[in-house]
Amino acid sequence: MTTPRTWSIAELADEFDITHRTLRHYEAQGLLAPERRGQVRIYHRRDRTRLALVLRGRRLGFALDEIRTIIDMYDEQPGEAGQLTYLLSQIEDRRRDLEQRRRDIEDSLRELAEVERRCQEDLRTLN
Amino acid sequence: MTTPRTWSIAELADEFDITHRTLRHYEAQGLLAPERRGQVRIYHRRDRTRLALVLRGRRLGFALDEIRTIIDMYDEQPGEAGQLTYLLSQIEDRRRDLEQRRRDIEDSLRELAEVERRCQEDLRTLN
DNA sequence: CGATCACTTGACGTTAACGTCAACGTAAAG
DNA sequence: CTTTACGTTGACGTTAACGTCAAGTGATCG
Repeated sequence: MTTPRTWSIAELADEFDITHRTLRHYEAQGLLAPERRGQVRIYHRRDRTRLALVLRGRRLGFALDEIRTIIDMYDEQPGEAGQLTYLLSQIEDRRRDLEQRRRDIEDSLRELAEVERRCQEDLRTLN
Repeated sequence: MTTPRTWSIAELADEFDITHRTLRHYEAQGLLAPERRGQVRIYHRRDRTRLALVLRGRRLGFALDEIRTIIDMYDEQPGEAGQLTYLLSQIEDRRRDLEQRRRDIEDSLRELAEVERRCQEDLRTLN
C-alpha cells in the first residue's frame, strides 16, 4: 500500500509557477484549506486539484471570490430541492458568461487571422 | 449627403453601459482619442469601434495596456519588413493566448454540464 | 439674466491581488 | 551547537481600474 502523495508549499508553488505568497493568499480567501502538521501546511491531492481550478479561473479573468463560488458549486453536497434549483440557476448564469467569452474569443481569433493575412500579403509585395 | 454621426460622452456611456469616468480613463490610457470641439469631446464612429474592441478585451480579462497594444496592432500601417515580422510574432503570441483561453472555457463548460447533469438527476430522485 | 444642464479638469479614495519586508520557529546538516 | 533551509505570521506597500467628490466652464431655456 502506498501512502497518498502530499506536497509542501514550495513544491506546489514551483509546479504551478506561483509564489508561496499567492498560495497563502488563496488560503486566506478560502479557496484552499490545506492540512496543518503543527504550523506547517500539507497540501493533498484535493488541494492540488482545487488550485488547478483556481488558476484556470484566473487565466479566464475571474475574480477570486467568483472563483470560490464556482469551485464551491463543484464539490457541494446539496440536500433539498430549493438548493438544487438555485444551483441550477447559478450554473445557467455561468454558462451564459462562458459562452459570451467564447464568442468574444472566436471573434478575436478571426480578426487576428485577418490581420495576419494582410501582414503576410504586405510581406510578399515587399519581395 | 448626410453628415457622419458623432456621439457625446454621455451617449456613448449610456449605449455601452459604462460611466463617463471610464471613458476618460480609457482616453488617459491612450485607448481612445476623441476629437475636441473646444473642451468638449466628440466621439466619431472610429472611436466607437475602438471602444467596442476595448470592452471586448476587458470582458476577456486583458489589462488595459495589453488591450492597447492589441488594438494598435489592428490599425497600424506597417512599413518595413522588420516591423511586419515583428507584428506577425506578436500575433502568434496573442493567438496562443486566446487558444489557451478557449481550451479553458471549453473545459469549464464541459464540467459545468456535468455538474448540471448530476443536479438534475438528484432533483429527479427527490420526486 | 439667472438657473439648469452637460461637460470639463484635478485630485484624492477604493478594491483586488498579490509583493515585500521583518521577525520568528524548527529540523536537519556539518 | 550554530548555520542553513524551509516554513510561519503579521503588516505595510503597490498597481490597475476605476469611483467619488469639488470646483469650474459654456450653452440653452424660461
